[in-house]
Amino acid sequence: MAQHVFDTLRERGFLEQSTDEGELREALGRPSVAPLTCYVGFDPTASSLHVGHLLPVMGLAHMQRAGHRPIALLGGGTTLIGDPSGRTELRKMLTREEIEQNGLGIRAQLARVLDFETGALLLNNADWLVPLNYIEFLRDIGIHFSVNRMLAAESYRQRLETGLNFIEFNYMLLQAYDFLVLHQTHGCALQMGGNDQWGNILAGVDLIRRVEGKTAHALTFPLITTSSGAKMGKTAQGAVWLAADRTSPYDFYQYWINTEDPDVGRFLGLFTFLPMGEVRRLASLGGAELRAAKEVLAYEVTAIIHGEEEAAKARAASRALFAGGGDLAQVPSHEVPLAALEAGVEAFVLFAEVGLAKSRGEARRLIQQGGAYVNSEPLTALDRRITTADLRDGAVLLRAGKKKYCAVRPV
RNA sequence: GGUGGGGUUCCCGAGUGGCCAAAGGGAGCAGACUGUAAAUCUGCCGGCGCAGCCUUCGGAGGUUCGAAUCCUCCCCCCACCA
Repeated sequence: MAQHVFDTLRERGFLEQSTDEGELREALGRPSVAPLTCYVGFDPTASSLHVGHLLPVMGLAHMQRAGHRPIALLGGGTTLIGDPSGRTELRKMLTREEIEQNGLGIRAQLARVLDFETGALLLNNADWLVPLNYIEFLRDIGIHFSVNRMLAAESYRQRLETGLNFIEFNYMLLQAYDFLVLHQTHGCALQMGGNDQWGNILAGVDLIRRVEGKTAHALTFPLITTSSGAKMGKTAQGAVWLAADRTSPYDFYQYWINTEDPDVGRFLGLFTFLPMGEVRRLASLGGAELRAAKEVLAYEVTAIIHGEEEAAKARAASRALFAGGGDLAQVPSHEVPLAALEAGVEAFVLFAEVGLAKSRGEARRLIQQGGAYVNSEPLTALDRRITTADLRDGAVLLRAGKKKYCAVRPV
């Protein structure tokens, strides 16, 4: 007898809050006879999802694996308005074309985890939000919302301190309306999302009860931060993308292998499909042993997103650079004209050129502080010329600091 | 529409005529210590073939030997009032 998906989610760490557990369990209890349709919303603001989106994607995947029907809803309509939350900058307004373009990219990524052939759906709320008539919307939907109650919501209470504009205030209605539409057209009875969405999701549950007299459910995931408090999927270089042309499989792999110790077990549960027995075994490894668990984590997540082959390549490169042995051919590389190398290129120029330093000035500093290496030898002189004499197996291996490598290959 | 307060280097935030490439904090980078982890300590942290030069303080002009700092106009944000 398969485990109840609710227990799976709880055991793996997906559960933050949900509406009545008994009712929700029952609704999810008979997937073979009565599969439940559930949805998660994604904003198509870029043509790729990033690591921060991974948790809800995995949540949908577990639902599908348990026999339910997941819907990924692109917030194309809401993106069309632009969202002023975050107050530092208006979310960029996108055109329909851009949004459609982004949707294609996102669909391809979701397809690695969700099976669109066997029931998963990708929808776009622009399809029903754009044709909306304001008067009708107010009459049919707006009437069900109490401003008093909305203002009581935690999310708005905070925003009232700093300022809340009308568009933002309306997101709750639009999101509730999405849920209602999905309920009516696809029988969707569960919305999931990050815990910051709790209020908006409940508004939808409420609306469905008022309009349809039916019970719908809400389930939220924890908002993940690393144990030192950093947002998941954010690095100084920006987001860690799922698209290979934005974040290479190697960098993606490295992101995961650099997971902080206390996060390894949690992340294995959330971001891989490994059985929990195995997850617990890996997480219990102590001290330096834990690196083996991090390698498994990095490999598994990379394999889910980029496929086994790319994951194996990334692992080979990573081992070659950090553990010795392994396959140097997979190391990130940069091509340089053979003629330049024959003439010799000053080290600080080369480091800047291949991207190991943002500017020549930064490359200078790097070298002066003793953080630059050529073929694992520390560089001592700024203007040391890198030439064909430095080639080893057809490449010069540059390193900045402890972790950033680049193989320079002449062409 | 009115009144008041603001826009400073990646972020927060000092700076009201020369001592300002601009305090302090955060983030980031490097070194030491390590385990491709965390914590800690030290250094760095606009650009440039860098003891010098160049470009920054919302935008455009102006005053001055000299402006992030003063004046004019414009753009944007916030608060209160309407």
